Amino acid sequence: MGKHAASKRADILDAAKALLWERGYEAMTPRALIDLSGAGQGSLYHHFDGKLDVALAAMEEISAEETARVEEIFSAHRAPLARIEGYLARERDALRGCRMARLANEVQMAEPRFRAPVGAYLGRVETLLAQAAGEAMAQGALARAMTPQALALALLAIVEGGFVLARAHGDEARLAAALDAGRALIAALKP
Amino acid sequence: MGKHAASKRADILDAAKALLWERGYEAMTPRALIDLSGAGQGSLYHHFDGKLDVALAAMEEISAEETARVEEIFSAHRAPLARIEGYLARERDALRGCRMARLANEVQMAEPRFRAPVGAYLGRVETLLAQAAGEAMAQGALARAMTPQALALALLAIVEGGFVLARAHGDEARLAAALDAGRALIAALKP
DNA sequence: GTCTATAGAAGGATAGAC
DNA sequence: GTCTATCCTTCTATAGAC
Repeated sequence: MGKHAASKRADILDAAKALLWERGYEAMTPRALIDLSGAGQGSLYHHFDGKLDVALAAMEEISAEETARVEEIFSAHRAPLARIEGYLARERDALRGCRMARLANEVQMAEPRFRAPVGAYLGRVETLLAQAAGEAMAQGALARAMTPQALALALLAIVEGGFVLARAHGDEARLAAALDAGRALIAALKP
Repeated sequence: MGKHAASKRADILDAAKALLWERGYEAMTPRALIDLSGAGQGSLYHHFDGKLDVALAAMEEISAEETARVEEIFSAHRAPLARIEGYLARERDALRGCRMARLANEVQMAEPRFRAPVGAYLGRVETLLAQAAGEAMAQGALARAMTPQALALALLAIVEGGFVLARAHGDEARLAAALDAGRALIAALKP
């Protein structure tokens, strides 16, 4: 059961994950995949149908990894507000962008299999945020001036929008400022 | 003075503006530019240095157009809260994305000339939002639970993040929900 | 200024040996 | 499974006629 020892397939997948993050789908070429992975053309097309197939497999893995990471962040804290703050405080590479949402503007988003891993990850974060917000309100730690869903969506959009602003200005401080604005929003809702 | 009658240069520029919006920079090919504009290869390279040069010129125009549009929205209302609400309520094509911020994740963002028009547009929106927020607070229409700058950044990030979420889910209602969350944020700050 | 023709390089995938 | 060699298409740009 499970995976065997490291193969070229895994190497190619790792290369795809790195290239998708740093260049995006369009700029990820089969040539770059074999150069970065050290595999030959043959291995690529033995394990995958083509470039799109490699990308889809890589995105499934990225989505699973990132989802596991946020699950971990949210489970590491008992108090709901601490969970939200833990999410805001997590490490991020502002100038590279969100590993998943970075792909949101690719032409290939029209393809459901391409979109699914991205939507699944973002949907899960939104749900975790909404649950924490709801608990915080139930405990009286947060005012009900906004619904838990609206607060969750606002915070997630602030984070993802913050990535966009940081890249647009070439300044990672823009993401930090957006996260601070998110914290200010939470502070404003404290009774 | 100014521009002469319509030339192939303008046609190519229009094609570039459309292609950048719908496909992004990497997927915008010279071939597509000439097909869409009806110009020949020669015209393209007579008026521009190459693909990057066309894109830069198109982005300058897009940035100017979009900036003019938000200036108009913010000048159309006297009351500061109405200006902010006017910005939130403006027409948007959720599934195509923000005309400017859509390009934030392109590899070419490393090039300052590519980044400048995007940063200029987003910076201007942020400033207009912060001014309106500051005035609203000065008039007592909005509580000072957040600074005007933090509120402006939060709202802009919510809009741009909302575009990302809409595309990621293939559902324009996600942007509408994000905008509603922005409105809820403002409502929560009303005294 | 505009066009068609051309060309080198890269993208994307296949064939077939080991 | 892995590799190298090969192939066709598209990309990006240039040349040169009108």
